[in-house]
Amino acid sequence: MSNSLLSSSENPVRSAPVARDACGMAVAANLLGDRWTLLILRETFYGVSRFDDLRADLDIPRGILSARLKALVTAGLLAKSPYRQGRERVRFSYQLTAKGQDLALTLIALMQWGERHLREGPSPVRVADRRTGASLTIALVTPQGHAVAAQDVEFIVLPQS
Amino acid sequence: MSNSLLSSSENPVRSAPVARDACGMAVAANLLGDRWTLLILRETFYGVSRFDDLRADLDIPRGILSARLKALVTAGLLAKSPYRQGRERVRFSYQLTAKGQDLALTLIALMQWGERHLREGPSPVRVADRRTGASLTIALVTPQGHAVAAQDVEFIVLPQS
DNA sequence: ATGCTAAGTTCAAAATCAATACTTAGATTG
DNA sequence: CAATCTAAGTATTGATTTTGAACTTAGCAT
Repeated sequence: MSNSLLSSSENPVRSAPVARDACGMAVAANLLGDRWTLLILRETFYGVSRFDDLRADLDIPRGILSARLKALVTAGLLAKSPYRQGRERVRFSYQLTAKGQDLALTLIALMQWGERHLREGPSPVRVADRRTGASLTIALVTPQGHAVAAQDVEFIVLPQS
Repeated sequence: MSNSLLSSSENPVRSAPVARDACGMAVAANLLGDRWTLLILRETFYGVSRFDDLRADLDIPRGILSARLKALVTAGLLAKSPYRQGRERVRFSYQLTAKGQDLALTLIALMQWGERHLREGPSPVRVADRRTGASLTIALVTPQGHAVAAQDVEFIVLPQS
């Protein structure tokens, strides 16, 4: 994959060709880029949804968790809803919205990168095709669903209007 | 895609089924999860490599940039190397290593999510098949390179040894 | 010799985070 | 009915981190 978008680079790239405000990656990094947010989302992907469960599992200060959950609800990644288990009292759960669930591919990409480069030994999680059991990996695919090899991938920065 | 790994969930999941130390996603989130690191990596993907270019482009305090670059070099995502342009003086550039370049899929996944959910209007970047020009998107694929639909994707948490 | 620039380091002030204690509102117990 | 328990927070205070600005260093140019 041509990683430097600006191609040949006989002389160095002095600035990113896409403004930060105009780049989905930068805007997303802005929203998710802090010490806890990705870890909170990981928990919610695993199905952990209650304030105190998140707090205990992550060992995160209550104030910080409270602030991050508020931000994620405001951003529309999580929805806070009352719920009742059996005849216990009403509690609140933070569930991924469709927008939050759509981050799954990103988190799986991150997970697979982490497994490849940051951890040793076999991964404790397998992502598989439910029908065949085949292991699945993240890739770039055509609209027809065919993976394209890294060296055939090209970035094109469109002229900004 | 079954987002709650622990499936059926008539009663709530109280803790993540994979310890943080044992999860590539959590380890990676630990490394990349702060206000600047993802943005710095974005710049390096675009080919911006010099300290002062990064500083100016990101508007990041020098001390922070220095610390983050050190951490990324230590982690093996960036390599610092002297370089000389023309007969100018020797400078330093921070280039992605193979390990860093391998984060491309993750960053593209993040970018495409950001474009879908955080920005309006057309994306300023297209990811395309060099041979056919077709637009490419992130997906989970079988070892044969065939994309699998979200509802056919299954997470399996292996028993920890 | 003087100045200029890239690539940092240093330091004080401001912002953020962490730890602990406190609050609130239902449900449960005595 | 009063006291207690717990989930889900808020408040407060000290520690840490970040920011902004000035300073440093080394190589090259004038």
